[in-house]
Order: sequence, then C-alpha cells, then structure tokens
Amino acid sequence: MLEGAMAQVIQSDTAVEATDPRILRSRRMLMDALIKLLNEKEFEDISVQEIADAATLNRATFYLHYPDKNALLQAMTAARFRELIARRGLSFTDCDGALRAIALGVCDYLSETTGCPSQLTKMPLEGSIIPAVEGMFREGASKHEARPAVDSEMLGTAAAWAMFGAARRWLQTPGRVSAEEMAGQIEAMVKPILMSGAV
Amino acid sequence: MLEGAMAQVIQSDTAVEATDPRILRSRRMLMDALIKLLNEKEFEDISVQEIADAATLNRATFYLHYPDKNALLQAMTAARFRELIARRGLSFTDCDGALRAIALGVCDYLSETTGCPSQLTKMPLEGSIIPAVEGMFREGASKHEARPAVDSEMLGTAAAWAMFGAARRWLQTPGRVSAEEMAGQIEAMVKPILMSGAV
DNA sequence: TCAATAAATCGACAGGTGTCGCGTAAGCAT
DNA sequence: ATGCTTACGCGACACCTGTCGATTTATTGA
Repeated sequence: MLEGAMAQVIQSDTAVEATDPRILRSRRMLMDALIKLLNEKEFEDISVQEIADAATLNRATFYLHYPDKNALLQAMTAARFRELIARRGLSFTDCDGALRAIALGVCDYLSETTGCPSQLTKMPLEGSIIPAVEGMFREGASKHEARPAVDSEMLGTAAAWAMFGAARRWLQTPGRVSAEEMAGQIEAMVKPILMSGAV
Repeated sequence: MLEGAMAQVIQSDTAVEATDPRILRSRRMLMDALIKLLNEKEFEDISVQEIADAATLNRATFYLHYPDKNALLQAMTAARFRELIARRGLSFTDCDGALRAIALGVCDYLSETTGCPSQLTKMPLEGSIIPAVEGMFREGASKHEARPAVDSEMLGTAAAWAMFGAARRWLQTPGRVSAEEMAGQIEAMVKPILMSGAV
C-alpha cells in the first residue's frame, strides 16, 4: 500500500512539482541523454549506465529520480505528448473537432517518436499516452454535465484504448494512409463509444 | 529481419506444434512452475532461476524454449485464454451473443488470473490477450463477407483494445459490478465500433 | 537393436541491475 | 554570511541476465 503510493509519487514526479534547480537540471539532462541515445539504437539496447554517462551524471543519481529506464521513457513520453497537444490549442468547445484533434495528436506523436529506426511501438508508451488521452476525455465529459448510462470514466477509458490501439496498428502498417485520414477514421470509430453513454 | 522471424517462431511455439515429449514436458513444467510462483509473489519479483528451480529444470533449458520470462507469461496467458474461450463453445452464428461472450471471457480471464494477490494487470498480458481477441473479431468478420468502409482489420483492433482497456479498468475498480453486467456494458460500447464499418 | 539426431545438464562468462553507506558540495532559510 | 537540508558523486555489493561450449541423456527411424 505505502510502497505503491511512493512509487506513484516518484513516477508522476509532478506531485510536488519539484522546484530545486538541481533536480530539474538532472531530469532534463537524463531526458536529453535518452533522446540522443534513441537516435542511435533501440531502447532495449540502452543501459542505465549509458544514459547516465550521456547525461554526465552518476548512475546512482539516475535511480534517485526514476526506478528504472522504463519510468524515464514513460515520463518523457507523457511530457512530450502533453506538450504536443497543448501546442495545438485544442479547444474543447466543439466536441467533434476535439476528438479528431486528439486522434491526430496520437498519430503524429507515435510517428514522430518512433520515426524511422524502431519498428515497433513498445509497451511502455501505452502507460503514458493512454492515461493522457483518458484525461482529455474526462475534461471533455465534464463540459457535458453528463448523465452517464454506463460511466463516463469507463467510456473514456474504452475510447482511449481504442484510439491508441488503432493508431498503433496504423503506424505498423507498411503502406499506410496519411495521419489526417487516419484521424478521420479513428474519429468515426471512437465517436460512437462516447455517444453510447447517452441514456 | 531473420532474427525477428526466429523470435516469432520461438514465441508462438505452435509453428511446428512440437511433438517431442521432452519439449512438451519441459514447457508444461515451466508453465506449472510459473503458475505456482505467481501465487506466492509478483511476476517482477520472480527470476528465471526460480522458475527453472521450481520446474526442476536447468536455467539454460528455460532459454531453450523462451527468450525471457515475459515470453513464458505471454505464451501461458494466450494458451489459457484461448482454452477458456474454447471451453465455452462460443458459436459465431449470432453476432451479438458472440460479442458479449468474448467480453465476458476477457473479464473472467482477467479476474481469474490476477485474482487476489497482484493488484495491477500488467502489460505483458496485453500482448497475449489483445491479439487473441483480434483474431476472434477477424473470424467473425469473415462470416459477414463485409464491405468495409474503413478496414475490418482496423475495426477489430480498435474493438479489441477498447474491450481490453474497459475490462482492465473494471478489474481495478474497488466496488465493481459483476462480470456479467460489465460484459453487457462492454458490448454496448464496442458494438458501435464494429458497426461503423458498414458503408 | 543400434546409430543418428536433438534435448537437457553443467559450469562459466561478461555484462547489467538496483541498492547501500559515506563523503562532498550546492541550494535555501533565518 | 552561516548553518541546515538535500542532491550528487563514488565505490562496492549481491544478484540477475543471456549466451556459450562441452558433455550426458532421451527419442526416433532405419
């Protein structure tokens, strides 16, 4: 119970928002180091020692911030995805536009981060993107003062997983269509889920 | 390219179906050993050495069958899930019944395997259950001689992810409803996805 | 039955992982 | 400026991982 809570605090990092400049600097350097290494080799082939070296930090310092390299990747992914979405404005005033924009964001982010080298979108990503998308749906649902037949949280979860799964498959398809077109298809598939909450 | 194909062969195991009694015996013992250990501790806290010891096999023998412990868990999960579904008949004659049955299967399987001890449904499971569910949707779609507006494969993927994500969330909910009721909710959420393929 | 084939065992290896205690130095508050 | 707090560096630890070559044991087909 307690351990779980602690791990959560460490992983989410934004719990106390961390103001100490040394902490901010270390985490920034670790993320930059990982980004640099990801351009050279696969994530699985990167050791914590390499990340620490590239960040000019001690390996022990790494573990002071993240329990393992997956946690670093996850934190990085979540931050970059949120930033990408935020940069695009994404007003929740009209729902249809927002849904399509989120879908496009997921597609763009996946193709951006897994660009040419790594062929398969790995699991750690799911732990960071899906919760972020769920959060957006939650925010969107709150504007609706919904009367959920099922449970708006559950709808958001199902929609987020469907969206991510579809985007993931799209990315792995050889002769894939454009991200914009895929976003349209995803919108068509996912919208009915969110609608099914209406009594 | 070649390495990937090899790994696939090793992981899927059912490629040549493996008739050698020594192989069957070893894999059975490894799976039984893992099941036994999972009742005592978390998957992450189990080492390959422990699995091999519990199976009264040499550690090197383990690597003769699976590239790592995740592969073993995945193979085990996929086999047990397929078996659970198969045991329930699950005729694809009427679509609505099948969809609900699959949803119930996922819920039951998750609650069965992650019973009391481990609190969170871990990622390796996704790699085994989701593809299995996708396969069922693929089979179901083939009976429909569909004229897909989007792409029936993509619809199946989105539906499988939505279903798994919802079931996963349900499992983690403290005061959760019955598996049967949840299966009904999942059916309601997912059906529109599969329908959205119609022109 | 016997030889060919292939699985299982054994010991050992070069790495990687996560954690510790202890000392140094950077940041912060009074 | 001064002392308290805390991040960081350092070295070392026990353990786990994935792989190898050499040997023994079981299975299968002729």
